[in-house]
Amino acid sequence: MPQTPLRSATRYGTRPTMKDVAARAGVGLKTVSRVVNGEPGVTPETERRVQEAIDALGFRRNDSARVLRKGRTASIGLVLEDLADPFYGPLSRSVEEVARAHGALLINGSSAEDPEREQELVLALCARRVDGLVVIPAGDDHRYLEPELKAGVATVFVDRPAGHIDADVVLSDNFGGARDGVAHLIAHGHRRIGFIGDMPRIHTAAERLRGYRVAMEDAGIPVTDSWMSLGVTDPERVRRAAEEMLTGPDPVTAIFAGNNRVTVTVIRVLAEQARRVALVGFDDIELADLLQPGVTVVAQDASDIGRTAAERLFRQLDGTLVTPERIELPTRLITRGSGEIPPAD
Amino acid sequence: MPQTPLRSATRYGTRPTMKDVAARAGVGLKTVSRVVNGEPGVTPETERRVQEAIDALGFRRNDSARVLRKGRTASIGLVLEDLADPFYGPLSRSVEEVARAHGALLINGSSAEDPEREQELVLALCARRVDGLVVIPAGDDHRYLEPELKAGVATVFVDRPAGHIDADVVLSDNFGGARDGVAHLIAHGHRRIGFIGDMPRIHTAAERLRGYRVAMEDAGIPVTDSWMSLGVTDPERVRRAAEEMLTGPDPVTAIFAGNNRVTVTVIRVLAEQARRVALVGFDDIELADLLQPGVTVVAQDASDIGRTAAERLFRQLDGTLVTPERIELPTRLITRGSGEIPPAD
DNA sequence: TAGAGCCTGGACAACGTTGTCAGGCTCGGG
DNA sequence: CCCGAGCCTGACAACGTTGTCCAGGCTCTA
Repeated sequence: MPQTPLRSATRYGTRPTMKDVAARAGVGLKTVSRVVNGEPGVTPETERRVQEAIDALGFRRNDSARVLRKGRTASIGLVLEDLADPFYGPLSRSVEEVARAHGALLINGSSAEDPEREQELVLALCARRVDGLVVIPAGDDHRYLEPELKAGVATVFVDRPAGHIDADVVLSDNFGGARDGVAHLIAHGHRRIGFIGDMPRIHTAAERLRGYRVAMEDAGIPVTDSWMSLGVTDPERVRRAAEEMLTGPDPVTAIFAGNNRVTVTVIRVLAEQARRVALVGFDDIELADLLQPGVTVVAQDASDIGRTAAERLFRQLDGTLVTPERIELPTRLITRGSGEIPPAD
Repeated sequence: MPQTPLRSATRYGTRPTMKDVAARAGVGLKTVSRVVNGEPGVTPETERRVQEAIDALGFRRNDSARVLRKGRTASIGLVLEDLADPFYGPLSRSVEEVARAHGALLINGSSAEDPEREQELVLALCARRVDGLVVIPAGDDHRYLEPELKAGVATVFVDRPAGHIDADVVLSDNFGGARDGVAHLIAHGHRRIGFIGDMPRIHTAAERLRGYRVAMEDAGIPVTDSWMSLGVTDPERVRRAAEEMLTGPDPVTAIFAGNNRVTVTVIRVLAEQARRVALVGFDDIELADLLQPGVTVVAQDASDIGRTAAERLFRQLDGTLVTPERIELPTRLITRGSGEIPPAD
């Protein structure tokens, strides 16, 4: 039984190749390649014929083959915690903009704060031969990236430093920001200040906690364990933690919230309280100025962080950059009311 | 002059291949392939040797080559308007989750509401041979996708239907939602109701405007041009539009805001007003319940939309789905206070 | 003990593109 | 009239992987 040819430009599910275009235009394969890539050395007449064939067949260059040949994919990977988090949207967008300016596409992945999933994602991106990686680490050991780095995959860590490898990192001054935020509360007369944050194994959480401790220490205020809640992140537990601090034996008059999700929940809790409790949150939140009172926050600029990281990435690819560096971007205290409430003792 | 070999597994900037691994393990190329892909037919002892070589060399399969061979990339593309917009973060995330469940990666791109950029992005994704596309259209003519569809690229449009081609589309009931929202205001006694929305060339904007018109018509209320502001999107112009409606010769007592960005700006304007003006917004906004008054909105579920679209995409790839359909997801009116303010005449 | 059948491993081509190189053509100058 | 230079064009190999197919060695059965 004679087999029908497996490929034919019109068959559903297959695509025309340069060979098909060449056949139709009556030219050689390489000539098509030249036209597609705008290389010089093709007569206008030939070019027209080729272009016609391209349009007629709906040809689209296969970049997989191109990548295989050229070695560069013109794409970079971004691994973050959760794209749905309002902090990462703008960050991702600014990375994308920089990538676009360099003609690269962006592949996104959410690790959901799971180290295993982070590694899985990063390695999948490497298998696709992304030119570079921007990683917001979930895990704290990144030795698995060593072969990739050696192979020349540009890599920038964001928000938290890499574990056990030497790599670029761009982050906010979490320590300084938290310290200043807490100091702000102290300056307004507070001494019993609560801290609600994420697990200290997360670098940002640890740094912010350190900022809290140092600010308290600098003011000569001894800290009680019952003022600190670490590792809670889901709304229910944050709520309970906040309520305990507010009603315990040594109730706080102010709360420092370690990240935007905590802040939102604390706002809800405070709205239900009879007495007025001061609040400063890490990370800005939308509409914070429209709430009553406005929410005082330590803001980090997600777009700026993303842009800085992506630009470093492409400078690594240029060869302009070689030595890994740690870049710390300043935070900004935005006073809107909630942080200026005096203690109600 | 004898040329030094260009490749060698240890040279910086190159990566070991299966050939290198095979050489080191003393086996054939295909055996390495089998081990890497977990195919049967390899003795445990051979497998161990190969695995050892893989680890020693830091080998990582080159998926470009794999794709070239297999035809499927296990990646899908998502083209949206702006990843920084809080509506698209969750949408993107839910698409990613579905993709992950099918072993696929997600490539993201923002069109910035520019049809040309949309096309550019979509074609770049097609050149990379994504298996499928989820597109939130910026333009209104998608005939450029015909060759891709014919070639079997699964495609689902989201939020707005495709132009001039027959394709799946998943969207909210923009018309019904807006109509119900406006009817809600009417039910609370309003007759002079303003509408601020995007350009009507955008499908969602047009549908929401239609909902507004029909609700007014159903209530027998003639609409004045000065109550409608179309095509404004930047905060400055929204602000001016709102102020004009409120202070004009025939001032409105309520405003229907056509999308989340408009809503936010209108909230700011209303906060400055002496008299109380009712507001219903399309799209939910974070912390809407904590504002004074709480913001009544017509909510659409971004995650649900994303999930539905992505699931359809993979069912297209399965072959389970063939006929393009239009899927309209219901919206939900969430009353929180701002929409229940009576008219102040 | 021979033959059939199974299991393991490897040689080879193919995927679609681009870099290299050489051939053919035209044109101008000697 | 011939030759070299310069321009277009196309044949061919290579990128790294996987599918196909076959060889060789083994076990099992008649």
